[in-house]
Amino acid sequence: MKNKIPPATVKRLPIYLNCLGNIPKGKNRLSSTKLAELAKVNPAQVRRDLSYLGTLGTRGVGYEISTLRSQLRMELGLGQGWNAIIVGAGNLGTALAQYKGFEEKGFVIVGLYDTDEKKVSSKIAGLTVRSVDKIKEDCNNHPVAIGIIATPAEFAQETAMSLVDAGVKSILNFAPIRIDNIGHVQTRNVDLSQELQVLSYYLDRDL
Amino acid sequence: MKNKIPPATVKRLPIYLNCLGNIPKGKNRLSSTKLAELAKVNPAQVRRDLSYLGTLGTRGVGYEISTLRSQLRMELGLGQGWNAIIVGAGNLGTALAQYKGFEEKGFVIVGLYDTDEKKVSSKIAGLTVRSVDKIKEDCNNHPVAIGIIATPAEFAQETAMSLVDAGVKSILNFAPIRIDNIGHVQTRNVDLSQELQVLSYYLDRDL
DNA sequence: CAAGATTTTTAATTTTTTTTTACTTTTTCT
DNA sequence: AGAAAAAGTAAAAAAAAATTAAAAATCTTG
Repeated sequence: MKNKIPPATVKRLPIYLNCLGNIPKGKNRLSSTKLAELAKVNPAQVRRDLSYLGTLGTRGVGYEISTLRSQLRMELGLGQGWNAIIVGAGNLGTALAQYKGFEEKGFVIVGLYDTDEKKVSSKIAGLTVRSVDKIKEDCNNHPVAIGIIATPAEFAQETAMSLVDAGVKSILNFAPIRIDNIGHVQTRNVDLSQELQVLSYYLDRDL
Repeated sequence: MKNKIPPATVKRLPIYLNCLGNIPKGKNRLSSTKLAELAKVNPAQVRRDLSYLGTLGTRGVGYEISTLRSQLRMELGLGQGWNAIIVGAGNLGTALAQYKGFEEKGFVIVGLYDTDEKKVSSKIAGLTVRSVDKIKEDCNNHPVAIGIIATPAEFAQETAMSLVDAGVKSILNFAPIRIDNIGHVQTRNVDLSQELQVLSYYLDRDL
């Protein structure tokens, strides 16, 4: 039953979900046209995209916001509260640990690791920083789905290796170096400068 | 002359560049076949991709590694040098100020601003934090292309306004709230949890 | 209640993008 | 000169994505 959804659609789902968050509480219904407007895409696209998730709308009426939200969350696998650990307790790691967006979307940060002995045992964002040596041990005790890399570039690759070794299911890399999938572990690279590069493209062309 | 390059190709350029880094120093020439092997793609694909950047190879010979490397870097905009300022000197702002990726890609952070009097005048990542009141004045003295918002969500909108007022050409917003284009100022929103959500989709499907 | 308006669903079509194939040109080597 | 190696490129094929349009369901109004 669970058909695969085109990657282009998967990329838009979080956008739709985000748009739903910005709707005033009074409203409880929404048409594809309105959602399209918020998400800045074509209404037909919205309907096509959502129809991949099943029949969630009501013809002649629209989509019920709460249902749509929970369907999107379910489809994105956000219902289950994925565990994540962050490696690197520098500013980026700290910023991520405190980032409200994660918690909101159902990701629970359960650990924060660093190599620096001075940081280990200190408290950041409600978490006690632990030594990176403890990652495997901790993950054995409490399996972790997602490893987030927030280390300097030069340690990213080895961190990825040890995350895989510790048994995480997937990796999100914020370090400015590309990390490819390792075995069966999905890896996604977030390049914070990517959007800047897009801006620069337009700056360069004066658009 | 500057033709647009297909996104699929652009995505492979950093991979090629990366492969070049792994070649022993003795070598100074490389064939598409060899590069294809390293990058794990089809040789014809390599030639097609590289041909978008112009005529960089020599028929019957191959590509000169150093030329290829510098062409790739140029195409990827790694050497352009855009000025940017960051508003918000919290963990995220600090992390961004220190982020090596920006520098590497040719973005120079020239200012860091905050409202907090306790932070103003302190040094972070080699920059002296200044009061947000000074943004306009500073930008008048030294024009700035890009304003980066790293404030809490509730201050993001007003920050955007003052950046526009100060004359920045475009805005990159990291605060977890959507900011639309203001007049002619291009705005781009970065949602740090977006990639995590995509990851979670695939986790859910065990792929 | 019937007619018309609205809105989702879905199949079909069109468009766009990406990849591959096949051919041409250039250079080097024997 | 002839063969081999290699880039460049046009065009075909394939894949992916977006759009259109028609069908079905619901709501509203007279």
